[in-house]
Amino acid sequence: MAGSWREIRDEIARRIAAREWRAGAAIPGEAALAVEFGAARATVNRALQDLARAGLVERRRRAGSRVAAQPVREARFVIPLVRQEIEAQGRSYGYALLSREEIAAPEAVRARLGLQAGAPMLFLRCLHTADGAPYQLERRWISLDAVPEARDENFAAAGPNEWLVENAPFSTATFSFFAARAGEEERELLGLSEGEPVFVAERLTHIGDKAVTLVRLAHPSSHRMVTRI
Amino acid sequence: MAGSWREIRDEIARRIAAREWRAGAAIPGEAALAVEFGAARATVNRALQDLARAGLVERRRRAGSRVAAQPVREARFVIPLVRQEIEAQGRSYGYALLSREEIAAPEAVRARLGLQAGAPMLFLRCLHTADGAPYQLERRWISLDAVPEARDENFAAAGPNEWLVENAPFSTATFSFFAARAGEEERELLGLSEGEPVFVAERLTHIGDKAVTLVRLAHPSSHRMVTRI
DNA sequence: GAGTGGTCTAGACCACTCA
DNA sequence: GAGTGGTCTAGACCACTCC
Repeated sequence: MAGSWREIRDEIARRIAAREWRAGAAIPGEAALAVEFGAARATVNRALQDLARAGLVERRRRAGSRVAAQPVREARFVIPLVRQEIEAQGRSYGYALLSREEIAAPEAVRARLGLQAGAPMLFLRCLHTADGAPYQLERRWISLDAVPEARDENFAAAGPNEWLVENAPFSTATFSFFAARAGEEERELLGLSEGEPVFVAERLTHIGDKAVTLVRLAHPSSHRMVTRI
Repeated sequence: MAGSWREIRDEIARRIAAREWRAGAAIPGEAALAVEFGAARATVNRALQDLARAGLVERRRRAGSRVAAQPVREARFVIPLVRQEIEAQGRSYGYALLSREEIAAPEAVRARLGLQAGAPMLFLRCLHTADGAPYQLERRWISLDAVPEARDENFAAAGPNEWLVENAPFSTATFSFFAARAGEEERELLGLSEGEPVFVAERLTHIGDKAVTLVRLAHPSSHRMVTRI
């Protein structure tokens, strides 16, 4: 009889886990569940929407809800600022700007950002450290068409990411994670030996349909990206 | 006055992006927004909850809602079955079981699953291919205490993951992604040359507080894990 | 104590999709 | 056409937190 949507959600999840409701099978309609749980339909609706978001059930108008045949579970990663990521581990964060240049972007970068040839860009190289040890090497391109104010920033004291989140909120971002051989620069700056890989996170950010920034974040192979669902 | 919660959400997101409402600043209360948008408070509530989930606003009772000072954006990754992942790319999926053994787990594995010494486990090695090319090497440990039915499965025709999602629904999973040097077995089976890294996804799965399975999925370094937010 | 968000209800209408 | 989920409303009460 408990009428909280979380309790209803958990009870339905329990029935699915206990296989009282089999994979692919239909679930009673919202109206029927509302009667069973002694709740309003809107409450049952909320519970089911949450389960659908989690991938446990599939819902279609007219067809009703079913237990997902092959639950597409999804993992959620929080994308914190490096500073927060490091300080959350109780380590001390350090930042160094290695270089700052205003130059025409290489063709590959220009194309990925969808910019005209010769579009003005800012190129930054930064090193982020944890307890003094190299943690992340950042190579960043910023479109000065999209964020002209970046021209007046020297980024000496704080990383471009912290400045960007406050000064150029983005609407969409594309993340890409992969493993790569460490390049010479990465070996040197991250203190890696020959043949060691790096874990790379790339992020391409847009505001509306205007590209703002492309960044490549390289970590030593001891880095772990972890999440729980 | 458009009364859809998505429209209200998008309008609020626009004001934040346009910096009409500054980072850290307070947002009008739900009641006020409901009047402004000509909607019910529940509708505004839904819009704001969605923005809070996305990390754009922070909400606290009594204190009200504010624009997040440092938006903690989160990325969501869908964790599909390998088969679906490959077929979604329009490529043809192939599977081969390389080995299947029922043995005592090595200490490192046993400890991570929190099992007693000598607990019975199943160890599988599988290769997943896309258009005939090696795509993923799977090394999997299954706790036979948690899933005794796995003893009767030979896993010759389909991978253990497909069998497990249908036969051992899990409650929680911990994912871990990192880059590693390819081991000899990985080089050979994934067709890599000396010094090439692999992209590794590890997953540890529990049902309740009982460990079910630990799996290490290694991809060639050409693999990209991509997501959009 | 008081103000804000969190949630529930009952009812209604709509949108989509299947037969 | 009809049945199901999607959403909105108006009103209410509760829970939490700040003063």
